[in-house]
Amino acid sequence: MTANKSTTINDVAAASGVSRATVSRALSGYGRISKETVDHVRAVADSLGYRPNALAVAMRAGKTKTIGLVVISDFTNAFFDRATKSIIDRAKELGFRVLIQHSDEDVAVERVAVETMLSNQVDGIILVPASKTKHSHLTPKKIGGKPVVIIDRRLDIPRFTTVTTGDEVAAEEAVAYAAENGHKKLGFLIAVPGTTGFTSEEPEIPITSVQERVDGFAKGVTKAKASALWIYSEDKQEIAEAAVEKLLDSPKAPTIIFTSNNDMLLAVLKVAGDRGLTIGKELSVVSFDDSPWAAAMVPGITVVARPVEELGHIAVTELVEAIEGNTKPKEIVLPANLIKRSSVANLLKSK
Amino acid sequence: MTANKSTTINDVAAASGVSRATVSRALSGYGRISKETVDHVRAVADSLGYRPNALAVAMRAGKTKTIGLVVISDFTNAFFDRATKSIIDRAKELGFRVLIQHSDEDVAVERVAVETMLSNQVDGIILVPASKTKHSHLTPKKIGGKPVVIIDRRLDIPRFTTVTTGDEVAAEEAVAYAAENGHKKLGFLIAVPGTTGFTSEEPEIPITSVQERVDGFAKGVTKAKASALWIYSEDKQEIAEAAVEKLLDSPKAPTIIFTSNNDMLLAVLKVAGDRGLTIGKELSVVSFDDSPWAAAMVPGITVVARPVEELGHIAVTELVEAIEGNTKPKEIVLPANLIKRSSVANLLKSK
DNA sequence: TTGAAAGCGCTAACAC
DNA sequence: GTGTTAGCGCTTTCAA
Repeated sequence: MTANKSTTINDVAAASGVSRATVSRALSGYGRISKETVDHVRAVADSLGYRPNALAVAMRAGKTKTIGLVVISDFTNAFFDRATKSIIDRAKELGFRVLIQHSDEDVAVERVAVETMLSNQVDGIILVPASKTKHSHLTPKKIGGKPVVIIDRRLDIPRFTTVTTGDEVAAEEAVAYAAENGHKKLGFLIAVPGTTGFTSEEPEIPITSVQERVDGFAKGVTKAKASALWIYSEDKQEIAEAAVEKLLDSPKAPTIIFTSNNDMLLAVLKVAGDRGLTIGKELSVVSFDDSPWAAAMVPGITVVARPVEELGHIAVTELVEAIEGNTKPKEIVLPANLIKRSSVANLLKSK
Repeated sequence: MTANKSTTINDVAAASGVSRATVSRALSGYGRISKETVDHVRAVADSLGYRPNALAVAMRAGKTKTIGLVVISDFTNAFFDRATKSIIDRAKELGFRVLIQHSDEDVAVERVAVETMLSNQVDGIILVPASKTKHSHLTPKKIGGKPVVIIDRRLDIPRFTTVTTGDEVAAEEAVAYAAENGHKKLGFLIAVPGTTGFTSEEPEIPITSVQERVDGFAKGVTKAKASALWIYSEDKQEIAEAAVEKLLDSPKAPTIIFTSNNDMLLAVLKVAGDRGLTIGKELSVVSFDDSPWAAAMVPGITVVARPVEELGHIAVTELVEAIEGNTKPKEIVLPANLIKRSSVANLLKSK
């Protein structure tokens, strides 16, 4: 329990009978210094259990080798948990630590999170912005000129490097696939942060990736000359389930429901289960974002899979590049692709 | 692009015509200082966008208000993602930040992670240890007397406060429940880190919570006078699937399979799906750890649910208490409970 | 009520 | 090849 203060460079210097500067040189291996001194100092440092104080180093160097990650919601989300992991892993490869905060899709929280990051002197920030329009906390002055990489969605200004996925095209493809299977009445259950309850009137969608999915879906529907029902829901299980009920009770009830994320998918599965509708037979479903359970379930869920790990990897790489050199903002779009499993019934064959 | 160095207390002092000391007093609100000076300095600080350098504060204060969290594997795990979130949330409430590293169930990685934490001067550490026996990196000297809270599992030494769940009892209960439903041939698919491939010989189990599940299961089987097959697998989808195949092809093939975590559950679902076995009918399953998808699936999966959020909450509370005062190590065990859904067939009724 | 100065642990320019 | 010294940004005695 002797909470001995950790050993500092001074202790090592004293114990090895040289100056602090020499210790520093020996340990960091720079400057002119005799091999014997190096060996001696290192031995002493080891025996003392010396560990450099990263704070002091950072303070001296003016950089922390730390990346701030501000992610919406939590790790319960099948997309962000994987993104977070890949970001941490890639950061580690490049010698960076990651400080994580989540914004819960709330701009006010995001603002504080960014503040916290900056006050902790992160070298750069990776951000999943809660809103495409509300970014007054991201002016160059506010962020002290620190590099920022935006992922998953876009801001309505092109100031930062952005890494997103081609969801519009993928959504359109997914609809085409549904049409090929004979689906003429489609539904789309869309989680929209900021919405209360659910509605079929299109609300403000503050997230560009969601907007893209909606747009791609709409295009696909038009091309396929199909009919469609849109329903925008709060991202909450019970609400989403009620929304699904409404969808299924509608006179133009869809034979297939698209869901904008995994939470919404779960709502569909739940309601279908309660009603005794077999997925892939009486009701079809396609979701955005793959997950281990969507793949392992029976039936396997057809999804628009996005290259999450790659996205995280690239985001870190770009950010570190921006931290270390000077780079221009880029727009990087990775392809999303449809993984066909068994959750879409073939209506043509069965008739 | 003008990467202006962020404004320091010196800038504020200069701009408001007072000394650094006065600025510090005004901003932190301590000591004797006139109200006007306070207002003036605050106004200037605001207009300059001054933000205290957390590094410098931490260095001066000798504490960082940061907790280090070393978690195994990643956030893909239904247990650790929720634990992580609850830890971050609770830490925030108490004014602490969280630095996260994962060990991938590898003691060597864990060791480095702890080093990193300490070199970043975290005030305390929450750890999910990869091994109950290998903790030479956790001696009081090595961790500089910093408080550590162990979660989810135990070490074989009682040095630290530990927050776990009562898995043995819960496992036994779960078996009893299976027996009540007429299951006489049980299987248990257990993920064991460090194992390669799969085996039915009990290997060294370095994780106490897993050991408890195995023990509880065994007790339950004995009590129920049932027969059982154990299979220990690498925590890898394909391997686990092969293990399930083996289990099902055995002459004493179980009617119900217990799985030690969600990944293993997925393997069972996959194989069952491939073989056309309906869960909750031809094959029953019970898993450890609840998840949104296990609840929403059809059939709903019967699980031993552990109070994850509570566990995280308590771990942080205990750690912060230890950081701020001096507390003695405690052993906290939270109850796990069986959530009955539809994945366990009633063999008595159907006959 | 305010300012001057020291020092947290570290590194690097500059002496010797 | 090694030591001295200054200073990163901050808070807090101690003096005034």
